[in-house]
Amino acid sequence: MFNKETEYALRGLVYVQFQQMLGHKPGIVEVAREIEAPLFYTGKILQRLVKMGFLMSTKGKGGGFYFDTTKPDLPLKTVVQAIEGDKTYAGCGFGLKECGDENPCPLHEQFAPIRAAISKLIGQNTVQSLARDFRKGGTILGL
Amino acid sequence: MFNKETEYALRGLVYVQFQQMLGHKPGIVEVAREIEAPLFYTGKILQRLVKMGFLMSTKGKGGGFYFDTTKPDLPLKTVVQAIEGDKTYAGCGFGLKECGDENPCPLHEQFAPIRAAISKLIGQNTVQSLARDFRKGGTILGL
DNA sequence: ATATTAAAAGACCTTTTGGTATTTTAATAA
DNA sequence: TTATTAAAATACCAAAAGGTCTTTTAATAT
Repeated sequence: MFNKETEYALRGLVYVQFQQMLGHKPGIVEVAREIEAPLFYTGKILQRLVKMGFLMSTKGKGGGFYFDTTKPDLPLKTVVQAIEGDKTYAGCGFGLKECGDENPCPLHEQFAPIRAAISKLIGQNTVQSLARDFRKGGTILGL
Repeated sequence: MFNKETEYALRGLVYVQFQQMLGHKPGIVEVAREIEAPLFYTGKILQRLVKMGFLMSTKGKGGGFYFDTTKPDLPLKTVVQAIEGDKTYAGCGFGLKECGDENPCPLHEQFAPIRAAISKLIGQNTVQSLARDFRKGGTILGL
């Protein structure tokens, strides 16, 4: 569905949020281990998320990643859009730029509701809501 | 949604089928031009499709690409699967291999119907059915 | 036979994605 | 104030995706 970077980012964000709900501020090593993603790559991705303003961090002893709780909940769609754009839930099945309601490709009508469903799903679910679901148990996030 | 190679392949196959319905056997140059795809890359992809048995071809004068009409209609899913696998309509949104009905990731339940819809859509539509739709007009395929 | 046509084969090349490793900077505790 | 800790920055590296180009092979018309 999504590319690797997006997948690791989503898992990482939900993990950090979950830990934050437990009063913990995880670092790169912990996040990478828990979401089962490559260590250095996870670090790079978390740092990109910080630079994009989705996540906060502090260096040094006791450092790690956390969320600014004064900010509104973060929809998955915002993260996906920032990392890989909207090709997954917006592009034409045939890859035609001109494809649209006026100028439909042979699949346009049938793909429309699917694209809408994906868009809605990642637009409504947030890092925070998923972390809550995860907290209730019953779902996994790696390992 | 799909990667470039898959997109060009689907457009190319539908175009060839459409031309075949008109009694014409197009070559690489024509196909690439009409589906608006890079010439040499289109050639490479069509040749791969031939090697995979989805398409037929003849060399030399009057040569080009065509379908074996004795074969059953070709579902898009078969082509997609052969080129890029099933990651688009089968993988977990978080990229977890262990994710499933017994071991769901936080998005599993919500993504399940979407994956099913994509799978159904490309399983039911065939190169032939789309070419017929295209023939009736109202849809585009490039250009 | 041979010239022409067009696909097949295969050698490259570029960009993007995915990933690794090292050095630098900042925070904190002793 | 100096170790220590951990993120930031940065420099690489490998594989895959996307794309180009040339040579070879096969079909056909003359």
